[in-house]
Amino acid sequence: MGRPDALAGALGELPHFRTLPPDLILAVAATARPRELSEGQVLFREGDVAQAFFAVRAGGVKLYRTTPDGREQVVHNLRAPSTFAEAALLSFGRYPVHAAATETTTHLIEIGGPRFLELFRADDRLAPAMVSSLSTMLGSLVQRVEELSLVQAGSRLARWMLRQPASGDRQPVVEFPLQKRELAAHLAMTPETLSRLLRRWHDAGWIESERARVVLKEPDRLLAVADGAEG
Amino acid sequence: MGRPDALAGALGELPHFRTLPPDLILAVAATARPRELSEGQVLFREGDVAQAFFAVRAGGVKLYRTTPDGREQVVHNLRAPSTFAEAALLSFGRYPVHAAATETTTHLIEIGGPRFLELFRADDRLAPAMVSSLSTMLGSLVQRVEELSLVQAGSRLARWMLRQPASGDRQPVVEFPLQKRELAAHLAMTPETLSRLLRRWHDAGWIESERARVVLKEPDRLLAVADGAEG
DNA sequence: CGATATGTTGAAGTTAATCAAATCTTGTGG
DNA sequence: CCACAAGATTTGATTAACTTCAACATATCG
Repeated sequence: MGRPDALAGALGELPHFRTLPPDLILAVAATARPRELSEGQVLFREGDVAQAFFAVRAGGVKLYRTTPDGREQVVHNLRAPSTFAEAALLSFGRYPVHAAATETTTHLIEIGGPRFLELFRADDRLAPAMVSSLSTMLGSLVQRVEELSLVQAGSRLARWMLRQPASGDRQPVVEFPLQKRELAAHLAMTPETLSRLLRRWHDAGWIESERARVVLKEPDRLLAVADGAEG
Repeated sequence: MGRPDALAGALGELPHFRTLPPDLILAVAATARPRELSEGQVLFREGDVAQAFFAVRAGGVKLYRTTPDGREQVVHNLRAPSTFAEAALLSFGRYPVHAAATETTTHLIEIGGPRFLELFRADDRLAPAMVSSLSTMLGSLVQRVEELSLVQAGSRLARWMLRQPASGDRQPVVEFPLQKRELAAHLAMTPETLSRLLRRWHDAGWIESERARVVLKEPDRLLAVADGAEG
């Protein structure tokens, strides 16, 4: 059976499962199956009974709610390698948010079902991995709360950019993993505001921006803006 | 020994420990000790090595960061019964935020130390309780992100008020568990804006507000505001 | 009862949302 | 490969919301 082995390999790449013994990873893989999503495709909806949690192998996923007037609030954006919806499966019983793919080719692993829950109860070595997964999600939500607590739009954007993985040290290069539309939603601002901020900083010579690629020419300035200086 | 028994009783009142067998609760209690804090007293600081997590028995605790210019960002406010800092102890190793009491008489239980970690490793029945604790914290942070994603200050306040535990059904009565100063910080607005919002809704006859006690006379209006209507 | 901190109110200035339109991209069919 | 349609991004003008600063009122605590 090549399937489970391939899945086991993929699971082994996840930070929280890396440390698990091979036999356990195989056992988990036996409860898993791959899922392929196209951009915008909905994985689950708020209120659905949670029967699995998910790992992101490639692409991206957003977790969001929709307000009565149809606007969507992005709770979290995820990219590989990461997992989500553990708490829904293990504690809540239902998904508290919607989930949808944000990229054309999004590969997930669905882990769950009765067999997983059985395994979780039976094999004690699994719980620490789930604790670790939950902790990671918790940590990123704490950062997200901090981010959103910043009153000024410029501060939120600057902070977000500085936290992105970047190549280059003195002049980090950041690649937007999201459309600007989605990034704006993530940062609780309008696309117009996002555009104007980038323009302003470009004109000031602080960044060099082309498409989804931004060179931070003066990271120190941005740091100051993130900390509340006017930008 | 009355001490551990008293602590065990207190632990048994926590939602996540309620279901644990008595002998395990006693074992956990043996790793715990009570902590009393006065208002404003700091429990731990960001970056401290995490040697314990905590349960709130009475009073209140805020988790927060401080920005370089000295302002504090409240990540979360907690009241009894709840627990916090599990992830710091079990995963991060350090506290990612500051913690301080927000009420004059704040009673906590400190649970941790080498003996707790040993117990956590040795007794498999403990992990599910920790998963459950983490999930709860995660759920409230998701709500917090949603709350903060709302662009309008009025929406944030309305939503917050509607989520508070309230007595009375048609006309819920909400008691502010925080000073207005702290509440404003929690909602990422200035105290002035908070004051003006309450004034406006009072004048419109939607609420009746005296001190820390607010009667929601027209919850439907507030619900509309929370959903983006102008208020 | 006075001192200090907390909450309220007013006026002015700034920021960012909204509305509207132009420009640039991207994907598709011819 | 090009032209076109649909969607995304940018830009401009306007408006509304919120912060800031300052002064005043009210609570709280010794």
